[in-house]
Amino acid sequence: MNEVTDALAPIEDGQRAENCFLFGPSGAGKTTVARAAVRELRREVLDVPYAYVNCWRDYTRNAVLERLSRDLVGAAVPRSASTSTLLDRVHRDFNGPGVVILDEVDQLRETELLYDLHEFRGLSWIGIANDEVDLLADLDERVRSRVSVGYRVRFDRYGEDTIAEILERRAREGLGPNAASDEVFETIARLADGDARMGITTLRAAARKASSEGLSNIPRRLVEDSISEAEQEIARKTYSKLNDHQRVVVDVLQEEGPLIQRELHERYSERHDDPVSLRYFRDAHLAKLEHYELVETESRAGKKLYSLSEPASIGRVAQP
DNA sequence: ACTCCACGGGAACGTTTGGGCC
DNA sequence: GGCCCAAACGTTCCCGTGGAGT
Repeated sequence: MNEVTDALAPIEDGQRAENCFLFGPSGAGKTTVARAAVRELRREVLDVPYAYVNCWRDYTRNAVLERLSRDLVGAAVPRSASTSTLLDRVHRDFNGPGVVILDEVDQLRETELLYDLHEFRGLSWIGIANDEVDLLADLDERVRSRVSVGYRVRFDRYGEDTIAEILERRAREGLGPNAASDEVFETIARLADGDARMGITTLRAAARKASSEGLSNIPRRLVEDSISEAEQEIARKTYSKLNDHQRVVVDVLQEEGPLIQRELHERYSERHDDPVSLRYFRDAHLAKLEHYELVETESRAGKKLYSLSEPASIGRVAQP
């Protein structure tokens, strides 16, 4: 948090901030930190223009620029505005300094965008990704030397004690001072295995159970059940975000177990009334399912087996 | 050597939509 | 209002590479 704040500090003097790059496993709080740092900055310097872009959803240069045009300079633009139009608009109307959060920046297909950002006077960015990727690798040599990443911040999974602390504070604020014992928080933290979201969801499930039993605090014995309920809840939520193609894939894997890519595509094609080609299937659907950690792959003997990840199958079974 | 498979680059096509232009 | 063009985007088709089994 301090490093990101440092990176943004020049904005308080009206200067362009340093670009920075946050990486680490999911559930480690990268997005939360980025947003909090920007929120803090906006408390110091009122109305610093900023934008949040999820590059998984908006992965083209055009889509990102459209978002910037809307959120950075408040100019609503028609959907199919050309890239050059958008570029011109932001150039004309944006008065730096300002900052944009590029979440899941490794999903960006057109990395020239980073150069576009550099060209906007006073604009800097915070990039977020799972792995430490070389964002600038694709850029032209001359361009690369000008676009710099001043800060690289590595995030690790939360430790058990940190999660226990988070849970304790949440419980105190949300449920009251004696909602559960330290032992309960510690147990949940251990079972959540470094994933804060899992821990919090479990706490919520446990509180729900306790309250439906008429209890005013959470007993230790409810924890195990709450973990699996939390897994289901998360898997269900993820499943509901999928489109019909991806749901068919999950259903197929649920019923027919591990399959190689080509077989998986064949089964899917049989069940979906408007299946896409194998080539597109790979990029648009399989990649997404892997990204959401709904499907796992295992390479063995030159083949690659696709199967449902454990929580996903639990959640799927629980589907109405 | 041959075959099967995963992977990904890239050209091309079809549809949609806004922006002129008459 | 009608017509046409350009741009973006989802999608398909084709192809080369490279790993691994037989």
